[in-house]
Amino acid sequence: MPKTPQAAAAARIAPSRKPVIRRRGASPEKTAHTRQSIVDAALAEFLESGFANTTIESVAKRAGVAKGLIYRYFPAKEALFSAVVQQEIVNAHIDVDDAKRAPGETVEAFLRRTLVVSIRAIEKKSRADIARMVISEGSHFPAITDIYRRDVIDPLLQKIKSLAIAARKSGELKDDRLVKNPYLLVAPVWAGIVINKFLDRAHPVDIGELFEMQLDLVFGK
Amino acid sequence: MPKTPQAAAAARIAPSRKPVIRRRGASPEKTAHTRQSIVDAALAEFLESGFANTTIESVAKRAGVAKGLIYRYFPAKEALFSAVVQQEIVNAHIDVDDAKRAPGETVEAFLRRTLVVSIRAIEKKSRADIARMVISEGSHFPAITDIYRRDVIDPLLQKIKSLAIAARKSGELKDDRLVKNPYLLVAPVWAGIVINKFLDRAHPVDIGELFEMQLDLVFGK
Amino acid sequence: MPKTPQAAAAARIAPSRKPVIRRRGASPEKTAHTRQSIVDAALAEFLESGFANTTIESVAKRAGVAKGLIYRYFPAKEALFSAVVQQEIVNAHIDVDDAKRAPGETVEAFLRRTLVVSIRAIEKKSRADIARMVISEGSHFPAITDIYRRDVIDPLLQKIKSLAIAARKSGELKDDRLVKNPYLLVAPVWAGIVINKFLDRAHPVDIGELFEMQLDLVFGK
Amino acid sequence: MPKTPQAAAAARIAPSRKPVIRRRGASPEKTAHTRQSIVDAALAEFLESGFANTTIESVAKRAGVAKGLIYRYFPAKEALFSAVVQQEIVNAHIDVDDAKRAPGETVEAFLRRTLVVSIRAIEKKSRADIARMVISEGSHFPAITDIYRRDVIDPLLQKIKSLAIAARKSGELKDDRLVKNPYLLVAPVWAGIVINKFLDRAHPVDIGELFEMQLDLVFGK
DNA sequence: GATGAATGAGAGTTCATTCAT
DNA sequence: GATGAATGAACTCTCATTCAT
Repeated sequence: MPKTPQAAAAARIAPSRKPVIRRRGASPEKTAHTRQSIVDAALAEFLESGFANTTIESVAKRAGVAKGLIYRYFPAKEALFSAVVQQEIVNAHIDVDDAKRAPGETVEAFLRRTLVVSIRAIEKKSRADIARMVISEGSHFPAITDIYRRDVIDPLLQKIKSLAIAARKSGELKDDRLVKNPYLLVAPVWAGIVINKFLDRAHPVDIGELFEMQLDLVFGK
Repeated sequence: MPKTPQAAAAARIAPSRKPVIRRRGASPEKTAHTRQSIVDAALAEFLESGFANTTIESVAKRAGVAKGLIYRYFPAKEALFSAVVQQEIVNAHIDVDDAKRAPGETVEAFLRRTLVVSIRAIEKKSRADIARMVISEGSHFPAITDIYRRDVIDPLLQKIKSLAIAARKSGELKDDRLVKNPYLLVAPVWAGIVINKFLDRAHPVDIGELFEMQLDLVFGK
Repeated sequence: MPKTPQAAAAARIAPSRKPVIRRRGASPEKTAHTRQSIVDAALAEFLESGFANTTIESVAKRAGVAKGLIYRYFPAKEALFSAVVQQEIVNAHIDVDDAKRAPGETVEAFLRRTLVVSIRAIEKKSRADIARMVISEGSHFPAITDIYRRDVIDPLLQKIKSLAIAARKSGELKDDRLVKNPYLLVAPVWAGIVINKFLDRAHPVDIGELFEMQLDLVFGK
Repeated sequence: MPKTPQAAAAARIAPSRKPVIRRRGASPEKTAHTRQSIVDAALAEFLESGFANTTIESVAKRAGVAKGLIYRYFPAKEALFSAVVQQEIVNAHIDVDDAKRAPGETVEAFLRRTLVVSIRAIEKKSRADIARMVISEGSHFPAITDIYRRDVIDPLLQKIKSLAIAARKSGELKDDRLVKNPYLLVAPVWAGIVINKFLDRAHPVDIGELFEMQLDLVFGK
């Protein structure tokens, strides 16, 4: 059942409309809320301090719950980390669906209309932070790297490739470089994330601008 | 006394030629050798396991010295890490000295002759590994990020800028994009390092090839 | 009101016959049933894992009730354990009532008719398991050891002593050894339990056979 | 290399007579002493409180060392327990070597001269305490039960069997009961340990006396 | 009565750092 | 300088017990 993240989030908040069978004890809503508090707190802590320097105690304190409670929701610190990151990866998905290209719209125009916007938004949301965490901690958590690749990178490259093929057919592109190596288009995005999040927080590059330049180059402008 | 990185590296290897005054205890040569054993072992361990998962004990064992001895050379684990990474950053320096450009040689030809070679060598040596470590651990060690920027990134960008200006003058470049944003040229290198070291070790990209494509793009090929 | 153990056991099973006054909440029958579920589950868990390695949660799960409910019936884990063991001790009672000896029946014949049968049954029922638990955990629960001694050991020794006196009078026994030390007769039983339950589960001794041999020895066969 | 425990203990205390190579750091003697402190403290704590109720901290405090130090000597609490118990099991060995029987000495006389003495000593030393611990904790530590059986029980039964065969040949025994079931002779010892250590510490039985009675019975006295 | 989420004290274990030798 | 035993703070994780529902 492929729920969208939004649907999942909604389900968490809106209770079913069926006659609610009132069970004893804590309500599912409260449970979900507690769980979300923990996840939110954990995400914040992991982003701030990384996996190793985050303590369960600090997560609990931030979430406003007792230490032990976290273990009712996640069996171990690793599991908490993975769950938190995986949940966020879903949101990191970058959308450039070729099907949405308007009839007659050039590939370049389409990319400027969609991808540039997405990429300019990268740093607004926490997407770049998630990327940073996958990069930082991924070597100790192969699972999340795999998921990131599967859910974020591979689909993006695939779509770029499709668009490159289309652009080649229509004559927008003069050669097969991008078809063969779709990384070429998005390389500046990765580079920008690394620069801004790791290497030069004081003088960040403008990732959107960098990406537009690359678009210019690729399309021979 | 502003030593160049190269001088510092040399000092590490070549013992002083002044007449050695024999003191009690170990000779300076032995001391230097011991220190280097520790640094080498620490580098290997940090690369393998990251800062948090490396123990002083494992470094000591690998270096073949006692745990306590490490504290004679480095006051704390953090200091050891910084020292090790800083020392390696020196080797990560990428050389594209404009002064070495042959008379009449185009900027593009010069870059192909020098930078492409350097970049193709990046993954051979441990330069990419160091970059990876700076990226991974840098947020907890601002000092090493600063050094990396100062010794590796900034000089590289500066030289690219100079070369871009020269290329603009000679007409090799048709616009000021690269002058204004030298990152444009090396972005694929960073992207490649991230991809290969963090995200997709199974399907690495060819960083050299990616960089040459970028050179083609930038010079309008 | 000094209930006999049997009466207490009966009370547990047979609900009161008085007209039940219907109150809000669960009926006394259901309450008794719930309590018994808990006790049964607890017994099983304690036997399997010992006191320290049994969790209230596992007992609740096995009993099919919520964790908190157990605390309505027993104020603490220790109390649950004591209650469970004490209830079972009642069943461990070994019956050799001298009054039941048939007229003209020798003591030895009587013992073979009654005690041997009881003892051969020891391992069938959970009596030996209870003995094992009293032995294992008794040092931390003086109360249950006391109860075990009072309800199981002392009555048994007392009856053996009476029978020994009778046998001495009738000339079946040639000396006062058994009168002075009734343990002599049942020692192999304890030894057998220890061997079979603790030390050599792979090669159990036949406790009944061992006891009959001892009977032979004591009566000079 | 079959060292006796005594030899091992001596070696621990007496330094080699060879020219001592003075190494840096702590001396092996001190290390051995520390280790022994830990073992002694652990034994005492385990005997007092059992495995589950003994904390590493209490052992450390009793031994006068820091908590963490225990982990230099034993990798885990379980390992500490096993090591301590196994070391003690060696001392629990009961010696009745048939070869030491004097020429012309009856089996019964030999047993009275050796085994009775050993058994009377059982409660003086900590042998009975070890037996108690093996019994109490054995179900969670199969390894120590195995060792106890292998090092204490099986050899004892084997020797009793040999002696029973000898006694049968010489006519001291009138039947094969003891040959077939050597437990018969030592059952009262196990029973006595259980009684005294678990069930009735207030009114202990005299194990030696009980055993001598059994000897009388077995040899038809 | 019944639930199970929530609490929090405390356990085992690790490891950077110190220090007597 | 060199050793590695010793320290102790801090961490992850468990579980008896409580309490809002």
